Amino acid sequence: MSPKTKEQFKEIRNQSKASIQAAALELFGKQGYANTSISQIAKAAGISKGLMYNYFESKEVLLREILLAAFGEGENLMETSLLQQSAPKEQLLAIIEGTFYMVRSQPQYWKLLTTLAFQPEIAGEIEWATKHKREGTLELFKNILAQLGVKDTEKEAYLMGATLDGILLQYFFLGNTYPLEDMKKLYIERFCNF
Amino acid sequence: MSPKTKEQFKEIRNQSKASIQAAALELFGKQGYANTSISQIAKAAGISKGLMYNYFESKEVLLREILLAAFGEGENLMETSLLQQSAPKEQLLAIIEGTFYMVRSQPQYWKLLTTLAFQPEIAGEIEWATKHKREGTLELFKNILAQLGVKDTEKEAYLMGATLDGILLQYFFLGNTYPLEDMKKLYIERFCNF
DNA sequence: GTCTATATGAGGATAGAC
DNA sequence: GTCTATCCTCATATAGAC
Repeated sequence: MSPKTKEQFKEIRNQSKASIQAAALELFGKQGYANTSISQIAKAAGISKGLMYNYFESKEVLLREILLAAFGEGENLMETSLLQQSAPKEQLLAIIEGTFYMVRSQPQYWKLLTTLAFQPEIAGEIEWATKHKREGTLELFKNILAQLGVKDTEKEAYLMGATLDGILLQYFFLGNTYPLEDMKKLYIERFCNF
Repeated sequence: MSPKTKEQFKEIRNQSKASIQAAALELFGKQGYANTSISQIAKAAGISKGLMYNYFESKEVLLREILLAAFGEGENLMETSLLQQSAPKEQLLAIIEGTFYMVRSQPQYWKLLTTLAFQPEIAGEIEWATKHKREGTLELFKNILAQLGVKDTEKEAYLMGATLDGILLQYFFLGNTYPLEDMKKLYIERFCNF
């Protein structure tokens, strides 16, 4: 027998978890959470249905862990790119570029989060998170806009947020035929002309 | 026995159908389609579960009939308000006012359509409709913008559509605390300044 | 750690009495 | 037209062998 250390076991376990999460993320994003069965996930991950429950105690927990990972990545990326800028206009640009980058590079996460936000039955799971994120971005916008001398920061922040969301949703629906890069430019041109 | 005419029967039947549809619309909008059971609908409509199937042969058909009604109303409203205008700018304003009005006056329909659009499992049902509507509005925008002398009508139409959608989604998420009327004004001010 | 087989429950849909 | 009782499918979750 080849004796294995605790670390090695842990490593194997983590890899298995990761591959299940990856498969689930893909399927959740494509078909939605409710319409994706454990069987499908297990099949996609190349394991048996029962084994799933050695790694995640329920489908809901699986979802939560995927979401936590997604949020973590997002927060990280945003914070680091924000810290590199101090001038308000550059901060604003950093937020925008960061958002577009995130959506482009991790479309599955983005799709999953979006579909979930519109599924009231699941919303409870991620309500705190989306709400927190939404309000956080809005506050950030308001803050920066105030520094840039904008008068009605509340409404202006809403408008900027609305357009940003709208563009990303169009990308969501239209896929790669959508001129995302051009729209980013147009957005910056139209909303960041300070 | 009180003899009833065919018309009277039909009338009773239509009223029953309507009350079921109303209950279902309410619940679908609040909880989502997948997470609303036939039992719940029947209870809300004050009838038994089994009776549902005398009026709608399946849950899916029930959904479809609700959607068809919603689309019909929407199309109607939009077309009549469009026909009253001929100048491009007034047409543009009519579309915008019409959209806001529709969302304000029939929030349940709007919520249902929105949640469904983001549920891949159901999307097939209404894909044709949403796609058609989406493209139609976009074409309309492009057309009007061209008449108004805008250069890149494609991107501009996307931007206008994105912002409009985004505002309505914020309303969707924030509810009555959201300053919808003010945002409408701001939107018109910012995008219809021709 | 991994599998197969099974328990359990929910929800859509049907049958048949009234 | 309306109800109650029942069927059936499917998906989550568990048990137990290997």
